Amino acid sequence: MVEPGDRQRATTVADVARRAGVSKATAARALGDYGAVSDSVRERVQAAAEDLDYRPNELARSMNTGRSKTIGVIVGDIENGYFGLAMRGISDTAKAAGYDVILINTSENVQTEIDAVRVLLDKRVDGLIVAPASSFHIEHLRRVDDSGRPLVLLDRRVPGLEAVSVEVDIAPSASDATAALLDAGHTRIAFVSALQTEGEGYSDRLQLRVSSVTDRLAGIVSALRSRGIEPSADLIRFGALGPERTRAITGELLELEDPPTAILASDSLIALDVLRTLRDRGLRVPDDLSFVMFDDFDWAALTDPPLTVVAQPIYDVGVAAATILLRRLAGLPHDDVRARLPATLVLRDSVGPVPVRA
Amino acid sequence: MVEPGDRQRATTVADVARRAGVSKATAARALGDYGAVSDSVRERVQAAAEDLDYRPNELARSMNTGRSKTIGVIVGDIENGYFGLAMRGISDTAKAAGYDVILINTSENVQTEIDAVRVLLDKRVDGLIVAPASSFHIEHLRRVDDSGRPLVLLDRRVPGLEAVSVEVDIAPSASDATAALLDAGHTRIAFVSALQTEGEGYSDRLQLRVSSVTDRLAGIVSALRSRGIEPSADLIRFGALGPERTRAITGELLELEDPPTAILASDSLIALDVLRTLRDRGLRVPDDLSFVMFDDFDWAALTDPPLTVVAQPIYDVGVAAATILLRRLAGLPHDDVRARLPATLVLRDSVGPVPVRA
DNA sequence: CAAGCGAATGAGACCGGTCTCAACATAGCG
DNA sequence: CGCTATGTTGAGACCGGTCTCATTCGCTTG
Repeated sequence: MVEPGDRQRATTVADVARRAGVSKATAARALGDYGAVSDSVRERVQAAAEDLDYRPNELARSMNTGRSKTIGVIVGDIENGYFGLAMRGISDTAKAAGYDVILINTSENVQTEIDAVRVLLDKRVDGLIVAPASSFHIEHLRRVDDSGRPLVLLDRRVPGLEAVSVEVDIAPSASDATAALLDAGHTRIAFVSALQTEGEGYSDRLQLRVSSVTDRLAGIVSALRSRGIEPSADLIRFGALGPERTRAITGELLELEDPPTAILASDSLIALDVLRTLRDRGLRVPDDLSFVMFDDFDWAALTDPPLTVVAQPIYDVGVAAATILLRRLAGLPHDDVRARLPATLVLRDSVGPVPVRA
Repeated sequence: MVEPGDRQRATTVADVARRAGVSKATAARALGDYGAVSDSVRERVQAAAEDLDYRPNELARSMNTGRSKTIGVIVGDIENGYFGLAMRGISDTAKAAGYDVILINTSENVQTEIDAVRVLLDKRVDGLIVAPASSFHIEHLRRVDDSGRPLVLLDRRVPGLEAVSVEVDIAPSASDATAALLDAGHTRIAFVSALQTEGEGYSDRLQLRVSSVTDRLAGIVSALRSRGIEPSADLIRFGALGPERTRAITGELLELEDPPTAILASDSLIALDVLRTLRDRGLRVPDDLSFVMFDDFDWAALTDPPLTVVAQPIYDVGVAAATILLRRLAGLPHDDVRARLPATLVLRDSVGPVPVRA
């Protein structure tokens, strides 16, 4: 049906109407399946549409329905399997409801995130799912609300913003992981995170930009304190932003006068670089150092040694976020303001007893 | 500037024009920065826009420019780190050029892919990047051409379709990997792929749906034949579509009368399940069985043992695909019809000598 | 000083759909 | 048979931008 000539201008309702010998309005009704159309006309129009290979222009449709059947997703890094999986959850859920997804990657950069929100709003997405890079810069998220479009926060909440958030309830598992280390006799327990902070040290007053990291830390600190151990500022490290920084930080930890005997890595990307650094220095896990990673992936069971991890149901987080957003778009009541999915500690072989000092 | 009341209707050029006391046309000129506008008017309009917090409706803009500044990407599985990285390459490149990306996941399902193409075309994306699930069903890809919008194939080419493809030149590395196994003395070399085929066996006449797998196989077969070894149909296996199937296939291979002494896994997802199956059966790599994986990821160097892999520059493939698409969108000449990036064999420790039969 | 030219501006068509409203036909009812 | 209720259709406004065209104005130039 497609002749070589007609690749230029797409056929429109008007074309179909003309061919079917009816008015534009009637053709639109027959095609859009709304209003009342007689059967004979409907068939005629549909045949004409078929002949002309008519496809509606969704842009035009969106423009006066006001809905684009598209949701925007803004994450820090799709390359990270964590967000990859979440994205899959969102995408599967959205597709099932007839929605498409526009994805924007911010590299955890606030300015990029601000631009991303603006662009998606301008593109008239129906709703937004955002893993906010910072709890402090939230004016742009307020804008989303002002625009009347629903916003769901992914993996992280933002205090002071009345938006629904879907998170992993990570603090209890972070406590469990820390407790496991404490049980094995460790007291010098380090935590390495990618988060950028004003300083790099730790204090009780520390305000973190990302709630999911705050929660990890809260869980760790509470477990430590329940055993009478004060968190040590030199063991809680931020700014592991890439391989180089992570390796440098790991090196610094190892060269402390009183180095840690166990390390908790805040995500899998960091874990990989920490482990590489340990291996390069000839340190073995868990003989020389115990290790726990946040996030579980298939490969975590196949490393040497298999890694003890805090497993997060991140696919389900994506599904939940999309589901809530879609419910709001459908005008249904959204029960929660803060959905939290449970994490679990998966014990494998990377935690061992404290090595005797040489 | 945002009053609680105005969340309903967004401000338009007409609003700005009224406030600035000029015509809609003039306001549009001042805002859109085209045509001729006097400085005084421009300032007045811009001030008005600022006051009203004006944001252009990209939908409306797209509708009569005909361009949406959006490209569509269709892949089999974003959850797979392979496509995750490619996506990142595409996304980074697109963003740098002011384009956004709509992502659709097909689960390697042809019908879903057909729908995806239709939806994206209807949404009036400016161009498409597709990793086609099948070389046989390509009418929907032809449609893209007919629509006048550029199409770039990612990772896979489609014979008979005159579209640009960006691929990894994988055959030579597949040969190298096979040669490495042959050098170690292996002759019973298995290949496990996720690809669905009519039968599950192998024959020379076999037509595969995905060129990147065809190429892997071609490289393997040519290396075998150069040593006078005929590929054995029972060692070349398809249909490893999920953990269960992969484990079943691996089990079947191991239970052959004359089982393989080496396995090549067509991608990292399969590799993980093969390795798990081996471990569950108490088989060690490389002592009991040698192993090579296509795709390299950070974790591949940290497994037990570190894996010998065929590393593919998949991020760069994404960048190249997006670059070519953007060039075509800009009306620039597109030199290649088929860009091919080199893969490399990375030797680690998962290949060893053939074990002596017990 | 009149003609000529370019810059600035406004009116309104247009993109491709949706949707309101009025016109008309037919059927049901008193 | 007249009147209204219901169903079907067409004309045209509208969404929010872009863009063409005609008009007006100021300035140069012969």
